[in-house]
Amino acid sequence: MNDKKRILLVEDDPNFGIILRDFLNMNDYDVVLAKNGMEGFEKFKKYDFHICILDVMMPYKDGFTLVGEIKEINQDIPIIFLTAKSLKEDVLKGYKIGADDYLKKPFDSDVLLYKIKAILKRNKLSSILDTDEHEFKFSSFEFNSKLRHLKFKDNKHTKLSPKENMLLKMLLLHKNDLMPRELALTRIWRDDNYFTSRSMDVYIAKLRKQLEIDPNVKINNIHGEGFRLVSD
Amino acid sequence: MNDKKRILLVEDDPNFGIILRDFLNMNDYDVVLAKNGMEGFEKFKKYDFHICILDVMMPYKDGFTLVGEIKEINQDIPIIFLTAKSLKEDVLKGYKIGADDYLKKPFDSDVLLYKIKAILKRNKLSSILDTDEHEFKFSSFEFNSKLRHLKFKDNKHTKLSPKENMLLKMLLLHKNDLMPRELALTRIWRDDNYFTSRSMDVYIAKLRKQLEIDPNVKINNIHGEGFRLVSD
DNA sequence: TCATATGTTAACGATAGGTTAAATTAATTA
DNA sequence: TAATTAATTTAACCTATCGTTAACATATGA
Repeated sequence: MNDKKRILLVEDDPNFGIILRDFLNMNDYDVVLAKNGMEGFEKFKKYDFHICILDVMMPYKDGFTLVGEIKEINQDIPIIFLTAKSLKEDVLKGYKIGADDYLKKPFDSDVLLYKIKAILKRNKLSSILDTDEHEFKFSSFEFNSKLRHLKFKDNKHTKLSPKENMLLKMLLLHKNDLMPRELALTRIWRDDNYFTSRSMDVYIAKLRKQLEIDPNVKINNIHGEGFRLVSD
Repeated sequence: MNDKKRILLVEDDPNFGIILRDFLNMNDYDVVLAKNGMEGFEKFKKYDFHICILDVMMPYKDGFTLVGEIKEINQDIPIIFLTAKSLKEDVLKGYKIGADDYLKKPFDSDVLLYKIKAILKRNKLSSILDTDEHEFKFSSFEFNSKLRHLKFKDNKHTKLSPKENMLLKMLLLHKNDLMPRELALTRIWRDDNYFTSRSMDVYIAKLRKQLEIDPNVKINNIHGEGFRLVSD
């Protein structure tokens, strides 16, 4: 139930990055470390984080640019900037772009921990109340991913299990398009191995059974790639 | 609806306090200035604020003590500390006690503005729950959460216990929608662990018993997520 | 054709929830 | 202040739900 919180840490100084990652690990966070903005964005798209800690000055893609891209995908994710410079314009730019906090290096690691806690706490309510997209319509189905309800025409709704629910949502987010295996595995199962993969296949079968009332909806396999929900 | 946000500013240095108040006023906030912790607490009880900005070092009652008292009344209100000293222990103490941010004097006023904005943005959603609504009608029930009265049709009303009352209110604020376990636990029980969770289940059972006279009202469980009161 | 990927079902263990009653704590009242 | 009552927590026992895994079947592509 109380999973560890996942942090994306983007820091180009490898020594500092690794030390900080280990420190956060020791304090019960799951940390993914990326060593530049490019890599940071790739990791961000691939996994699902609760908070991002970004260095401002990095080669290829600086922290500000990265935040812009991140916020396009998820505008609610909290951001903490780390920076060596403390120019007023930079600080303001950071806040303007949607940062939640700003730490000047060198900073005290305990302070960082508390800032993380404070921010996650603040964000907890809004994530609990989570107002975004839960309602999907496809063919003759109505699907509410918040209530985990699937309804066909005027039938009574069926209840979906959490995994069924997430998987269906993910398929629908890629409706008529490939939903890569890997994506569902890393997002829903948070691990990509033989067993999670088989587990996912079981859930695909369960979903197919739920959807078979409607001949216009199919979940097709794309061998070695993933699945595709075709509809409408 | 789009009222100005109200700030409680507690600052013992009168010159600085007035300047800061005026600055915030100019930036479209309603500010109440108190010149020490005592007065701050009086003002806090008297009015309703969106955010508190507190000096740490003050005569009579310091910022930490004041926060303790404030959080007893409203644990969700965001707090920003202002301080001249930047001792690590003080900063940590601030966060531990529930501060949302910490500004070291002298600070840049624009930075303060952005911090306020960032924090209010995060807290926006929680205001959904800060309703003073206390009369509810659902199906054949009338419920007054101020009096803790629940009435079915023309029957005499039943009196609910404080916890029953809060839980029912919370369910009704989310009528026909998910009321997350975590939300009730953090807001009513102020803690989220095995025992509070079981305690909540007991209260759900009590409420179900109260509501069972009416076949059109149900409290459904959404496994692992929370409860949903369906009605009307 | 053979290794690998996927389809499907069923069984099992783990955890969440339903409910009642006893035990504990808090609030009232004598 | 002691006695009484109300409110809440904890324990106990039971059921429902969920996810994983094993087992066996079929499909795919080199």
